[in-house]
Formats: sequence, C-alpha cells, structure tokens
Amino acid sequence: MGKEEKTRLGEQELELLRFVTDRAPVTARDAVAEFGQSKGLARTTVLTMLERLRKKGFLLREDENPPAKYRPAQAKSEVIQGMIADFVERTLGGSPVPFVAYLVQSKSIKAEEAEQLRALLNELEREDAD
Amino acid sequence: MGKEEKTRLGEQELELLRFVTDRAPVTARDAVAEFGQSKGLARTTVLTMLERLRKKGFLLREDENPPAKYRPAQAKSEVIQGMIADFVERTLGGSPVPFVAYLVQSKSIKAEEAEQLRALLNELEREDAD
DNA sequence: ATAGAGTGACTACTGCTGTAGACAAATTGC
DNA sequence: GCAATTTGTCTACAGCAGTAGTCACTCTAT
Repeated sequence: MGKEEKTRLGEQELELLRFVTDRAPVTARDAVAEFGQSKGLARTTVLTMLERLRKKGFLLREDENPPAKYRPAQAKSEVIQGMIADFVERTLGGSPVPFVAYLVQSKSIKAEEAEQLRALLNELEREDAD
Repeated sequence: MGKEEKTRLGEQELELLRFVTDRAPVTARDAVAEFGQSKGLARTTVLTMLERLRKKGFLLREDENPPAKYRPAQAKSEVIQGMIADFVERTLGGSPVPFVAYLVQSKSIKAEEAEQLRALLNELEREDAD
C-alpha cells in the first residue's frame, strides 16, 4: 500500500473510500445521492473528494463512457487491513495488545473471533516450538 | 473522552501525546530534547504542539514553578482506549472482525505479545463462564 | 432548435496540522 | 552587575482536508 504510506486520508475521505469500496462500482451521482446526502454534503464536495481519492491512488475511475464509475484501487480487505496496520503502527507503537485489550474490555469480541484468536496463538506456539 | 470527540489529533500530535503519556511528568525541555530531537524537530515546533495539546485538553500543565511539567489529562489506558474506540467506530464501522482478520493474516505477533493475548482471552473465557 | 438535466473541471475559502523564528522575562553562573 | 541560558509566548507560513459555487460541455426531451 505504497500510496497510503505517502498520503494520509482525512475522516471524510476515509468514509467515502469505504462507501465506494462497499458499493463498487459507483458513479459520482451515486456517491452524491447516497453518501453525500446522508452527510448533508454539497454535490461538488463529494466530487472533489472523489477526485482527490483518485489522485491519491485510492480510487480508480473507468471513464470511457460517461458517467464515470469509481472503484477502489485495492480489494476491500486490503484497504481495511492497510488502515489497521497503519493505525496499529502509528497509534499503538506496533503492538496489537492494547487493541485486543480494548475489544475484550468493551465486550465486542464474540465467541467466533475469540476462537480465531486462540487458533492463531496455538499456531504461533507450534511454530515457535519448531 | 469528550474533548477528543471534538478535535482530531494529527500524527505528530498523537506521538507527542503518547510520549508524554509514557513519561509523565515531562518538562518542555525533556520533550524537546528527547521527542523533538529524535524526530529532528525544532524547539518551537515541540513547544507549539505541547501548547496545542494542552489547549485541546489532552495535556495538563503544572506551572506553579518553572519549568512547567506536562502530563496527560487522562490515564494512559484511557488515552489509548479512546483512540482505539475512535478508530474502530470510524474506520471499521464498529466491527472487530476486520481487526481479528488482520491479526490472523499479519503473522507479526511477538512471543511476549502472544502471551499477553492469551491472558486476555483467558480472562474473556472466565467472564463468559460466569 | 432549445431548454433542462447531467457531468466533470476549475477555482476558492476556512481551519487545522506541522513547522519554526523572534522576542521578552526569569534564572543561573561567574 | 552582567552575560549566558532557559523558559514560555507570539507570530507566521505552507500544505492539506473539508467545503462548495461556477462554468462549460454533453445528452435528452420537446
């Protein structure tokens, strides 16, 4: 995720990126009508953000025929994982422990996720034993 | 964390806040000498950021006698958990699933971290059993 | 042919973040 | 007493994020 390492996304840009990632492919009009309207943003505000995201490399635009269609430059999961990696590195100093502590204390981890984490830890234990 | 809901912190501000949170109480001179120098920042840059963080309510300053000492307005864990909560809400739409997926895929957990994670999961298990 | 609708580019503004010099006042060392 | 050092405030700039109006062009409906 080279581009993201060079630029930062603002709050609103992030949410627009997620919107497009969830709904791709999206026309500007779609984004204006749904994303923009739900946030009370002017048409040109949404257009500007789409263009900035495209210029930053987070969105791609297919515009052989109007209306142009936008989609994320990376698969949805990559977009999200890049953001998480970024957050963990910049805010938590690289350690995921405080994040898990938060999830445990806020009781937002469900049994399935806890199970996945246990499986991961077991696998790491096996690898360390090798 | 009412203040943080009103303002956002930039990257550098965040790291300075973490530095002060880790080392409290900290004089401006400490911050300039350690934080600033490690990042190649001018003295007045660090001073400005300290003052902005104080004005935003993230730092408190005891200045009955020079040199003033800075400390976080909230306990370290609260600062961190507030940021995580913020991130989960804004970037992950409230769901911990993408973070768990990130942990599973990143394979970057250190042994010490794995141990701490195990303890957290054990705690979760105990709570679920109650 | 023309009005209306849709589209995308251009432009511009505010406040914030990151950055840092200049300055005055207080303190310290000689 | 004075120079040097330390401290904190004031000020200012560039670039970015968020915001949005205007305009020209294309397409559509009449």
